[in-house]
Amino acid sequence: MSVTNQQIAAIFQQMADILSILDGDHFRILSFQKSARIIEELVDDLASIGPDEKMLAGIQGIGKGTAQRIAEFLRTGQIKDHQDLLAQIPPGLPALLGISGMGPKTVALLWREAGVDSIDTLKSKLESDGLTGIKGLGPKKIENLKQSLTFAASSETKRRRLGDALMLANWFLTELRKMPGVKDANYAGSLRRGKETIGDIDLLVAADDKHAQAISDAFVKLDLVETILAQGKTKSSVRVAPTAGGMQVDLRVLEPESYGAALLYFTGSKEHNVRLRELAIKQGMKLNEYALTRDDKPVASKTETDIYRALGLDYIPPELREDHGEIALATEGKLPELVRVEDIAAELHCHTDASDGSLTILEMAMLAIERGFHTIAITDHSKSQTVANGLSEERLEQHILAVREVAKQLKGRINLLVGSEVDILADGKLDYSNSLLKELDIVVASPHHALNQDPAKATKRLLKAIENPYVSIIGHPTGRIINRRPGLSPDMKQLFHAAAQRGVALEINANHYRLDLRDTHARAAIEAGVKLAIDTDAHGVSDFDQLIYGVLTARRAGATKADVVNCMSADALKKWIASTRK
DNA sequence: GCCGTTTTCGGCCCGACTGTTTTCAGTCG
Repeated sequence: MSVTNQQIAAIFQQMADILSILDGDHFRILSFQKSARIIEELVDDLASIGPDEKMLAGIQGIGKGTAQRIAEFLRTGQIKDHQDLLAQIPPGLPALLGISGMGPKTVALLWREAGVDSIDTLKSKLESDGLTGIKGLGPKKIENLKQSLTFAASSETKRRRLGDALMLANWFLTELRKMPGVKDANYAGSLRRGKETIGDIDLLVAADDKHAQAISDAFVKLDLVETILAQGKTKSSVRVAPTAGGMQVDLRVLEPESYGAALLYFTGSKEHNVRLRELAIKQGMKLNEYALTRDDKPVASKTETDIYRALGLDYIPPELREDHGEIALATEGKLPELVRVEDIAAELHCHTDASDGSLTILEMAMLAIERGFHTIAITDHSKSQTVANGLSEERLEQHILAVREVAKQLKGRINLLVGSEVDILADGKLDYSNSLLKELDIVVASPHHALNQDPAKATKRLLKAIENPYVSIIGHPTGRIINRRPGLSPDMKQLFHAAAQRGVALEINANHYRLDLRDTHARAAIEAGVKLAIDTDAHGVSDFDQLIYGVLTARRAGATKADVVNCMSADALKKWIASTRK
């Protein structure tokens, strides 16, 4: 039996859910939730660590109790405390917590007073008016529950991809900035932290108090708004039309004086905020969304930098605010200088109309020149990718000549490399022979099919590709598509070790459907000494704009310029590519 | 349940909005 971290995390989350319905100790519930989060974000496979309680308890945030329970699960396949909790409630009850407006107290109330034990019984009770007359449950609450259920059934509850959320947020910001009295406007939340998926969009506006009501009123009347979920003077919540993605968008209006404190607060993460507030308390201060104060007198509030400084910290970029050790680094002045979009000077993975792209070789090169890049590598698909019009050996030979010809025309305005995104076949062999790969300037090797093979096979497959003497970059190493398919789950530690040894770079594919490597894997890769490549995998004109998503992911991983091969000078890049080909 | 540069015990972040209440609990972020 192979156990995934996700499965174990789900058990701790469920223990937290059941405890909350049973009105258990609040901090114990928080602790289970925290354990679930830590386990889910862990790069190491718990199953491969094994039931070693000392090792497990060494993980930050995992204590003795949780370590014991994980070990118990690894040994026996279940956890007694979990089974005991399950026995105390109907199995369909925890799912009710997923409905907006249903917290643990309401779930417990409906269960005890009306026999609601699942989403289905809740549905039928609502339809037959079986919930009227329950104390604490008025007609408005019942109406809201009906609406929440309709929404939950419409499958619009999934977290949205980063790119979709960013576009929507920018639309709202443009509208808000036009409104009278708006001095500043930003998005906050997980979007500002650059997470790969976004639950809902948090918007902040700086405006004097006298304008707040008018701004909130105008916000809920904007074109894309379909439903108003809440509306106050300084805080409003809406849902946009399904055609615009159906996301929830929250707006907070704040005095300019409090804007930095609010930005800090609403950017989160929650865990980062808790740490900051603890730090404030230790120093005799208090932090909330309005200000950092001492004895109720403001110490700092206008900018985030002011507040961090007053706490004795360097400014922490939003992408690092996940309580992954960034506060300790900021205390010591050791935060990494994160890579920026403007540091990227080369595109090493893109497609032309020779395979499944829409632009010619020349058009692609011109786009890269416009961006100020010194190098672009043309990497069309290999022959197995028949659906993507992958190049046969003969066509690749011609393609090489065609790229060289365009390079001549460009007269050194950019280094135009000819390469291939060669398929890593299911057994780890590449889709072209080594003698053909040798003719290319650069080889990106990527998995495209057999993406649900078992982890051991996937590990072998990718290790074999890394060992190929002509491969410089492993493209989208897992092949996952966000919200659609999980992709391969190889032993990442082994891949990182091999890639670091051989000097091969692993890609962060910047396409917001992929973001592969994901943030946590990229972080572990850097720690293992692996170089990253941030590439857009461009197929058309607008795809270069996806670079930001790849850079955000790299920043979440703590990547600096030195970690990313696309940031090298033209000469250094040339040397690096040569060093990977032996 | 977790944790320790005041602590191995006693803390553990904070506020807005809603709905159902006569002063506050629940939910959410």
